[in-house]
Amino acid sequence: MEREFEKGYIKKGPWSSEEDEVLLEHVKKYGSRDWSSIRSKGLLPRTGKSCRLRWVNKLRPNLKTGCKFSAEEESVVIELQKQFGNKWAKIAACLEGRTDNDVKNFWSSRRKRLERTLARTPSPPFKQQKNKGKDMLILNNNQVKVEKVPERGSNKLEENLTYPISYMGNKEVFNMINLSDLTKSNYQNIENDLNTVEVEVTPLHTVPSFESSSGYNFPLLPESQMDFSLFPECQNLVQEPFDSNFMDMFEQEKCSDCVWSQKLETKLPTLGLEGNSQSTNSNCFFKDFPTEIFEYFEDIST
DNA sequence: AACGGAGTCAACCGCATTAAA
DNA sequence: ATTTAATGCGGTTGACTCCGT
Repeated sequence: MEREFEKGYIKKGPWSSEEDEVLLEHVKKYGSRDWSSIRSKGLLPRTGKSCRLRWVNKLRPNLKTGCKFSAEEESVVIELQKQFGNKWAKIAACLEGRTDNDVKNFWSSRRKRLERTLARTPSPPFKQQKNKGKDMLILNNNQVKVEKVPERGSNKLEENLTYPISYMGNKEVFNMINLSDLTKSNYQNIENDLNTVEVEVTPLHTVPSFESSSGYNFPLLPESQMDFSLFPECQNLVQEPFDSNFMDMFEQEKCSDCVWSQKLETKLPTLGLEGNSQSTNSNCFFKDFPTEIFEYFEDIST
């Protein structure tokens, strides 16, 4: 206890009610600022950062402490996360009585649940419907070949040209795009520089995926195996039946459940290409696939 | 009753940004 | 204009509780 009054001592860990009182008193007198002065005045052996955090997350008035996120709050978080990414403070600002920490905790436990759901039922991803995507081929050099793209307005991609892929999909829900949904409006600067063009797709037909902690977007289970009560926002997006034999396209033994689980453990599914352990992130799904994988897609669309 | 897995929550850390000197 | 301190934010961790076996 005497330690608390030693010079240079900084207390960490849980806050006592006495400390809370001191902090509240300070805020009452001086407002929610000058956090560092709490320590320099010898009021508490806590850093300014620690004091601010305690205030923001626990002592601030009108906080909804101890009550779970309502269904409405959940859908707001899901929607805003899709929109802004992991900008928890920004998202929390739209929810009365919730802190960025609350939102962050909500999201990460939701994500953990999602990852566990997948890990519990090892299952391969699924291939695109064979009758889909005939308008484009994904080539084995990270390029797409546009054979026919539906017209929307005056924008129409030239047919029988190849375009490089640098980015496809979006962060939250993504995969196995129905390529006929592409329009020129999704291509930016396509006339300018074919080497740097960004391909951005808003797929109408999607398969839910999750982003592992490594940032890798990974397809989820066929809907028959998914518990959509946990991920309601995914349910609407699944419009097509899945082909659960997708993995047959890859070498069976390397993609066994066992290996699949290992991939999850290592956070980096290599899809049977063990030597290739490049890192990847959610913004470059196809780009960071080993190029060999694209050979399989050629078959599908022909 | 003991144990382990899952879920929740509070608080820390490092880095980025902003404000003050 | 530069440096330093304070603040803000996102990622992570560990303690705790709950629940099923």
